[in-house]
Amino acid sequence: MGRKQSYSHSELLDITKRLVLEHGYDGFNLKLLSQHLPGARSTIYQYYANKDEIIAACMKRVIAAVLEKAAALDESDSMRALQELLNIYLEEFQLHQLLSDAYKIKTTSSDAARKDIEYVESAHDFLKVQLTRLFQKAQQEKQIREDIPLPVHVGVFFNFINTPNMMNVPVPEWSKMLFQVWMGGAKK
Amino acid sequence: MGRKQSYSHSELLDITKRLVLEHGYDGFNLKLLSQHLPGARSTIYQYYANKDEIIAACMKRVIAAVLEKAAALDESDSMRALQELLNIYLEEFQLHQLLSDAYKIKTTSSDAARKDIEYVESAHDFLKVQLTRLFQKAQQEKQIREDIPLPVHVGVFFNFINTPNMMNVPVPEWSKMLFQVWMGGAKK
Amino acid sequence: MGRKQSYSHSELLDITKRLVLEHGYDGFNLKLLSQHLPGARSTIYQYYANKDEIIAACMKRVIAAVLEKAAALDESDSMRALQELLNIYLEEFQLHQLLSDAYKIKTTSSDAARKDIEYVESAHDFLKVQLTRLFQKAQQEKQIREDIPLPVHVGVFFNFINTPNMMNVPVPEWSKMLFQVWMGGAKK
Amino acid sequence: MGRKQSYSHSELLDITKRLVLEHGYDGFNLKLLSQHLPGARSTIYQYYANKDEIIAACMKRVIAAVLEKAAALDESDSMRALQELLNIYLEEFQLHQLLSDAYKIKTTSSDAARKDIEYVESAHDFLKVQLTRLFQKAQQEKQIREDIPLPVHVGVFFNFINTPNMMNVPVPEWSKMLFQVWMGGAKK
DNA sequence: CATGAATGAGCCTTCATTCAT
DNA sequence: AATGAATGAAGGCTCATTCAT
Repeated sequence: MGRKQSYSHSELLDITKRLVLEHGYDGFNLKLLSQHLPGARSTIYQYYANKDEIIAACMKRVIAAVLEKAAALDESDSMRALQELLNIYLEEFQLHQLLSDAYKIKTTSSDAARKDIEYVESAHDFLKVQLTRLFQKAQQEKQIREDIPLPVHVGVFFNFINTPNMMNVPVPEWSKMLFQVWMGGAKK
Repeated sequence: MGRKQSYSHSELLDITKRLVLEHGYDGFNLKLLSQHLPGARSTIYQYYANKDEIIAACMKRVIAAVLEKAAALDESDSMRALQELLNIYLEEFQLHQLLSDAYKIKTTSSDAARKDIEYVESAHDFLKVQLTRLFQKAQQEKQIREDIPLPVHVGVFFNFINTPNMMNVPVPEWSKMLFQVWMGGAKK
Repeated sequence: MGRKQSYSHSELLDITKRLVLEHGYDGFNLKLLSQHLPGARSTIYQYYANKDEIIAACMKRVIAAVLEKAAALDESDSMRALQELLNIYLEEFQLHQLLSDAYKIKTTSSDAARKDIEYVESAHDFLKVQLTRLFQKAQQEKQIREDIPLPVHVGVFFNFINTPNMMNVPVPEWSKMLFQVWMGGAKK
Repeated sequence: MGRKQSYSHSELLDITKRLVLEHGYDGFNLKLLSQHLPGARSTIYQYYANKDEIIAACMKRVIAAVLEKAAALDESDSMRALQELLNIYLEEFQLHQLLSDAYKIKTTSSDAARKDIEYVESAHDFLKVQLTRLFQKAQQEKQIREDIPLPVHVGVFFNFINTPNMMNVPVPEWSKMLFQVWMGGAKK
């Protein structure tokens, strides 16, 4: 008795992502989540053991999607690869914001959360390493300035993702536009 | 008359700023704050009527400092002014992050908070208008690319502030470096 | 489904009534209430959203019971009706005292409380109007003194309810006794 | 240094009386009181050791004034004396309401409060005894009905004080009117 | 398994009272 | 004395989590 309405893990994480982005880690709570899902609040515990596991799973899923695409990248042409990477990142442009609270997740007492966060961190590392590798290659090929230290190149590029798309340009064009600005600078 | 205060408003706001940046609006709480100040939690209510007033006052103070410097700027040479503006912003590089939760502040029932937030908003507006003005001028003087829409120029510039200074370059040099990258781009 | 409730809304309101009468609006608090109920203080919030809603619901329930009886009254014989009305009031003799704090209830931010208090007020009005109607009729039928203004008649009658029943006479007899004194006066 | 503004005990008790009547024992607090007095909240402790002592002193003063007048009464003509007594009570018609919270006063830990409340109780007793004496005399002189038990006579009379003076008749007339109703009843 | 109820820990805020100037 | 600051003990309310049906 009792099986009435249900939803998939994926749906749960979709809502979670939206709500965490809207309210932040501390502002997100299970009452809020349950209001955006069918069924009772306590039912959520059938899916995840606690709040931290939900958020950890959410973070993992988001970065895993990015990672998958990034890992499949053809890196032979470094500049082209960077362009495509920017595109990949922009499709998940809230990545940074979402993951910025990863450190708040209480991983003691929850194995699942701990594993997910470890995955997030290693994925993060992978992305940084990949980016550094591409930049190094590009610098060796004299494609990008050498008077700028590599970490600065990486930081600037990574940060470009967050540029507010105030005119709501569609992602592919937005990606191209940002890449151009990033490459060519603002100067005439 | 009366006892002398254990700490100043300014000290309280300093700690608040640090903690709000660390924990966000929802993660910040008065127990936490009191743990970073001498004395009891309830003492804080001698300084501010409630949590929202504290955070509002904190936000106001931070943006007021930026506004003061920005308003004193000599705008005759637009590119030089932009360079200096970047410098001003970088000195308070967490500005964006700090103010991003301003909308969460409950201004009903707290006049002081409402006024502070109104100030924050008007200061924000001033900065946006100033930046737009400088970019417009620079574009008219053919100093910056015209194939990039003005709002994108503004957004990119504003976003540069958040570039992580991973090598901990001192602010003046960091400012110059970013300005160069912003102007000249990454390309060789 | 779910656990069964430890106590009913009705039980909660019974206790509330007693405690509000004993301690008044300000003296009544949820810790006190929970001490007279099984379970934890926070459980009460499963039943009502806040203190004001509890007291408002309590007031409503009490006056609703009085109103129901009063509305069912046969008013054709005005003096008889008044006698019965006194009886009805005496069965809920603490009505006045209980409702005297209605104005303290914070109705902003609590819709349920607002509605309940509105009901209480309209019920109050009904009772006043009914009483005035009966007195007017009685005066026209020359049953009661005309040298006394109507509002004074009403006030005196209404106030009779509060006469302390120090000898603990059972309500029906007490009601008759008071009615006689009210009608005939103290004089021999 | 420091002596700036002051006020008399009497002024303090005047305000206290008004505020206790307005807000009740639990709703009355020292912040409220200090807002209606010159000077700081803590200054009040120069006058009274704690909240309970203030309210106790207030209650004592009010009933003492009534007691003084009542004790000076010429009781030779019982009916006339009762008329005058009603007048005395009506001049302090909130007496009941004010004293109804006397039991809430925490007399442990405050000798002054304990003594004041003891005085209040003995004054209360004196008034009841006096009233009973007058009624007994009146009954013996066949001035008032003998079919009504003495305590009921007393209770009804005492309760007449609370009749709401909705038309704001001046006290002397109001007193006469009530006395008439009390004596003659409502009946034509 | 789904659910509504129960719960304790935690945060916000108020207030009587004390302290130090 | 008078005062402003400090404080701990409530009391209001929320929320993650557990329990019993």
